[in-house]
Amino acid sequence: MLQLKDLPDEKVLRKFAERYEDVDSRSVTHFLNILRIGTELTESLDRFLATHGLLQGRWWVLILLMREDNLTSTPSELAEKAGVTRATMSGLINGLLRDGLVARQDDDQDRRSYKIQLTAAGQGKLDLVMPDYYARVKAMMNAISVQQREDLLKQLLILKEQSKVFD
Amino acid sequence: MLQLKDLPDEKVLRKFAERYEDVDSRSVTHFLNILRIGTELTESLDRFLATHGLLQGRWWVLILLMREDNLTSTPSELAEKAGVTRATMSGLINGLLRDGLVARQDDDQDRRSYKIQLTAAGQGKLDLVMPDYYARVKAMMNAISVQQREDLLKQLLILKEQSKVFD
DNA sequence: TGACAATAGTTAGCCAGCTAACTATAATTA
DNA sequence: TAATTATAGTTAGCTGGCTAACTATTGTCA
Repeated sequence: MLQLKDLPDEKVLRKFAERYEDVDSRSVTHFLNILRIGTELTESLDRFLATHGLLQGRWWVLILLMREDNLTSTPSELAEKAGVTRATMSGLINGLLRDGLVARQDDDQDRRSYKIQLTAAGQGKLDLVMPDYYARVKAMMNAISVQQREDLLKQLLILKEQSKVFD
Repeated sequence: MLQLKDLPDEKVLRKFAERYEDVDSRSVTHFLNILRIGTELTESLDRFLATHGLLQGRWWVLILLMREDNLTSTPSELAEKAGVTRATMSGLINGLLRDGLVARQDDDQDRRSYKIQLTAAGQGKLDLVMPDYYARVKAMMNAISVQQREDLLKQLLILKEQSKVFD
């Protein structure tokens, strides 16, 4: 992602403002900083998950499976719930199968399809990761009050709504 | 990224809370929502750039080149300023070379290295994209006041600082 | 000077996203 | 029932991140 370490200096700002007249450099700076911090928060989570040998995509699949009563779902359902394409889910499932965190069971009702089930190893991985994850999220979010968090989210939601100006 | 369309229902929350005792579900929800909105804002920008045949990585390289007095830099410098590895910059540069947006000039002082220069086509692409980009960012950010934006950034920065709890 | 260390860039292979094209199977409908 | 359409999953090839290992060249210093 964009590296805001390298903020434009005066000379650069003038150069861009000359060429592109209507630059509101304050709004651009705000926008880029918001994007950057969002990315950094995601990267923090990724680094944490990596210490447990997981990455966001696979971790989320395990969580989706744990939500199910029988710890079981299908690739299509998982793709839909994770918000990725079926092609991407194919790759995620393959990785998890290789690591033994999920198992595959053929569906004898529908031979196009199959079921994916969280294995004991997969559940064990979550049992290691999740308490740690919850504790850290709690510690992090407690840095600001609940009221402040809700204000923060409110403003972010407004921006998200407005982001349709990019369409 | 995580799909918060699929927020856990009551039953699921109870299941997770039973297994993992110390869950502060409010802070988790807040955290995930912040991550999600950050991702969505980035995706908005990506979709906008895509309409101009660009993606974030390549667009940023063009901007970095335009910042330079002679519109010229080296792969290493660009990698450093863009905050990616030299390997990644190799790929970005190859794409831009293929599209004719940058050109390559051998360095006769140092035969390991070469210079990358923004071409007229590259500058032309920026001249199309940037005014549009600036106008949209301005429209978007004007949805909330400058004061609110600065409060927002302040809170986000606190969270970013705190995100070291994940290390 | 000659060996070693540092630097510039590339390549291979991994992750994870995408689209488009494909196979196999199921479901619908003429 | 037979043909068509829809669905489930995979594959290939693109983007753009990464690390690790590699080549080529330059710089240093014994």
